[in-house]
Amino acid sequence: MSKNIRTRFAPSPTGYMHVGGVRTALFAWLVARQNNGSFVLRIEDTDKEREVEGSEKHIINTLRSLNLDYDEGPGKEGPYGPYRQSQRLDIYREWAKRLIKEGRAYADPYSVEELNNFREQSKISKKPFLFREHRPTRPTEWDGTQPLRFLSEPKDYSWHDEIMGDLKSTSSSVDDFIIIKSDGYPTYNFAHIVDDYLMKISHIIRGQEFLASVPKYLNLYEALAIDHPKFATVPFVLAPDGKRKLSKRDGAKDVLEYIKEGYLPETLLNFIASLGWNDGTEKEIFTVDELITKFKINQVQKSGARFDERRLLWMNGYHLRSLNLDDLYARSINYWPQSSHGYSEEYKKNILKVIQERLKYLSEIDSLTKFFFEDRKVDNHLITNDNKLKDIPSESLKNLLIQAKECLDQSTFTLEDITIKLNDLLIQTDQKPAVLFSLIRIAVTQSASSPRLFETIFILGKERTIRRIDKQISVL
RNA sequence: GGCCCCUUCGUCUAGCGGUCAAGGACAUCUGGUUCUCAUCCAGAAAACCGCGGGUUCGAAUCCCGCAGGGGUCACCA
Repeated sequence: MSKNIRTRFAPSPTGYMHVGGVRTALFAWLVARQNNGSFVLRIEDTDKEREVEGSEKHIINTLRSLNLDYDEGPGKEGPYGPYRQSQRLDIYREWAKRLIKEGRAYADPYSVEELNNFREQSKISKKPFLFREHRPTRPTEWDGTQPLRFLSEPKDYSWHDEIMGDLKSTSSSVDDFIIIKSDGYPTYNFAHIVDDYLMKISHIIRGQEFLASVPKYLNLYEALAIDHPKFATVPFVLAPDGKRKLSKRDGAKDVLEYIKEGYLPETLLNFIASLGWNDGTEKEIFTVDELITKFKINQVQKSGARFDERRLLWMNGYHLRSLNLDDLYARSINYWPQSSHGYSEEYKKNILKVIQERLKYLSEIDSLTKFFFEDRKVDNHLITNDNKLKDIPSESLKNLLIQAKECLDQSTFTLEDITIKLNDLLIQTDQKPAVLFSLIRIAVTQSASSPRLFETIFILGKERTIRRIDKQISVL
């Protein structure tokens, strides 16, 4: 049913990936997967100046962490490689020569200064800069040391965009542009067109920043006598503060950081997809499989979406809560406190069971579970800061704890028995749960909040519990 | 400045001529779950659908202006 759907994600290795970049990658991946097609990763490393060491690896790591697997790309050669543009220089040169031969490309004779001069003049006269108004009359033969320019044939265009709908432009949007730089590398404007064609890409799914250039590309496709893939222009993701496009310059976060903090890949994909897309129902939570079957590229919102981290946080908690215990445990491995070393899987799983509902991201495990592994120093502020406890004389508190200790000492320490014993103590001492249980909680966890007290004590075990109550008593 | 894109609660959005005196979710607030935090449940508040015209019996939905926002006009992608 699918007619060889092939999509690609084509980042330049200039750093990490933020939410906006991941979104275009995700959409492209979804289109490929839902059509049983191929998802191609192509590294657009044609700008040596901006290239950042290690970013290709970083980008691949990010995709891998999100389970956005690619079928062809660096490290996964396919029939249309190589998949790094720097390794395809011969190909671009060959295609460029074709254009020269047909009189559709010429050597750019100007220096950078001269060019800037032209631009400044345009600016002064408040007109857009068009290079074609400065075309050399007798271009010299291209010797590879000058930039090579595409000779455009300006005209009006109308085309369809899967997301933006029907678009049109006038001839003023078509201009001569550089296709091969003087360093021998092609520009994006040229390389991506050649590559998408040779790699049989069916859908170009890319960010909005390229929308204004489409007419130029259309002109180039014509000159090359090739069909263009379908276009799908994804609107920007906006920074949380407002109207700006999310960008690295403004400190957009590396998505790999979210992963490290313990945001689940399925959360990130669900959340990022929901930035501009939903299935038309009131459904908010989608599994990855549901995303694949339900996603429709032409349902994507045309306007930019703001990135709201609070919603991401909620969604992660939701996905975390819906994990089964074994799965949660498997994912928790790297997030336990140092002091947990040596403790059994069973013990940790028991802990996970009781903290799962309050977990928002995995790196919270450390602070949420520390007291299960280490006896902490008694902190008197916990009592003085507690509204219900602060006015009770410490002699009384001490007494309560002594009684608590005794009754727990007599317990068989099953969860049931702990529950019974502590509830009895409530009656015996005629205390409010808020008083007695808070007090015991503080003694046992050295923390103002914890999972349900009975379960916490049960997990901790008799010895540790008694020891900690003793310690609290000794300072009262 | 030219060209292009966008415009529904604070935020993400539903909505494709009548069932919308605009629905859901996050965030916020209130109450409940005979212990905290969290979860969960119930509820509240929150958008005169950017503005102005038109078309129509009827418009958030169609058309035209305008305004605001964004993008682009690189030997960057």
